[in-house]
Amino acid sequence: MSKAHTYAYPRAALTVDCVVFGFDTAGLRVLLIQRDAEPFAGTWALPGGFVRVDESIDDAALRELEEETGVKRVYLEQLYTFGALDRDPRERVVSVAYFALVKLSDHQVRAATDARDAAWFNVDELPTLAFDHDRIAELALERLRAKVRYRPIGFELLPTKFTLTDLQKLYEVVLGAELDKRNFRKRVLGMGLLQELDEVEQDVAHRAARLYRFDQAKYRKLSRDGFEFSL
Amino acid sequence: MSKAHTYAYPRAALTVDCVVFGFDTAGLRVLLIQRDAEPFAGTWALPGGFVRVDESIDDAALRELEEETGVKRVYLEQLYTFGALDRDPRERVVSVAYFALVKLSDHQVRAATDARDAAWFNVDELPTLAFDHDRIAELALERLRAKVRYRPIGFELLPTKFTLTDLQKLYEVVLGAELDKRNFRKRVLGMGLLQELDEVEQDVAHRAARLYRFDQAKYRKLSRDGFEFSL
DNA sequence: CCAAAAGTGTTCACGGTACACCCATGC
DNA sequence: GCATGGGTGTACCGTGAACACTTTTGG
Repeated sequence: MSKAHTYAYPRAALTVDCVVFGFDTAGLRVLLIQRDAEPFAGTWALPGGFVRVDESIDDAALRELEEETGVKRVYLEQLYTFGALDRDPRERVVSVAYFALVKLSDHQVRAATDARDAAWFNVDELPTLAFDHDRIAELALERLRAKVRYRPIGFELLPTKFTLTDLQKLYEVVLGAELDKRNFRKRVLGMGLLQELDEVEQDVAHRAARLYRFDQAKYRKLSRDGFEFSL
Repeated sequence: MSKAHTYAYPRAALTVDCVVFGFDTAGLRVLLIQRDAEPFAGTWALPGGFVRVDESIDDAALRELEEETGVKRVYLEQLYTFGALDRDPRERVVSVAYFALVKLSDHQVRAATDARDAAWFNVDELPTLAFDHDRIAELALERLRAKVRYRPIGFELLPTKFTLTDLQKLYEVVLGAELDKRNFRKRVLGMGLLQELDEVEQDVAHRAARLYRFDQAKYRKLSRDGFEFSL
């Protein structure tokens, strides 16, 4: 049991909420958990929870993500802070929203430890969410769509080794548009940020595609010299 | 006097801090206030203060801005939330940072009401700031520089009526680069978002330049149809 | 008439886009 | 040998960049 804590003025509670994106053959997906406590018991919601007074907000997001979904090494970025008065019916709660990108194929995302149900939903088939989580998810998607064009964050959604077709599919799904194969490959290889590996994909019933790896070190080097990623 | 408020777990204090930008012949400037209380008494800092439990974060930012600087109708946008453990030496304080753009020429920005000194500083001659406000100001400047290219927010820094040379100067200062006069005018007029007025500037010792106004309504209309501002 | 800034078009290079066929592999 | 996706080059067009002189006005 914790002892009580007293302040001269009332204080808002502080939480984090995470919009976790994954990508596989079914498309772009978001990880949701089903609430078992009121309010909104039984409703789907974003993973998240209270920020402890002795941890940074970023740490809180990472901790909640691991506790509720088991994902550990992910791309994590602060999204926006939601502080409307009535966003939680119980009391004043301010929530710092994050968006996260995980490699579905590498990590096995396990269900929550605390018996709450966790599941992946296709981004354009999301159920109605608890609190203002619909708006949060919408904003995260907007940000992802915008940022994927000018920062190499799409690679965070793919396995370490991927084919150019994988990469193109990812961009097509995220941007919601078909892309020309030849132009896409020209541009993406022209940047010089992909390492061509001496490996090809396995177990396919047709010609196997070459595997590539994103060259993070080279990207950082080029960035310092003013290079701007763009797709 | 306020009565005490008690919670089962310790809670962080919640504040807002505002990076207020202005523009005039001297260049791009930031509004700072001099602290008179500890910690950092005498040091320059961003205007800001505590978020009340019965107001939204946005409202808190607007209120603090008006209380400390007198500015009322401004462009205000949430920037980032800072929540490192040691950012305030007294106790855990989480701060939601905003950036604001004001029309220096229209509004008269008065000094603070509460006897604290307020002053405009050139962006590249900022003093060392209290807390982590240096980083906040730096992030705000980064955001402004990036956003001015793809959203028409530069106009928030100019008087309602301005010349094309004013606009060009603004972009040159914000982007830190010289621009070609003919190309700039071609692009900016080509977007069709400027209303040419039947007025010219007054009291100049040479040929008077034509005045223009940004057509907000037209911009919103075009935006809905997928138009993207770009300069 | 001089100083100061306003205003105005054209040319060129590069990057983005459109577009179709042959190749390798597994079954 | 056939089905499936892998892999490749060129031509055209439009946008962005470079660039200099005449006009207007006030003092």
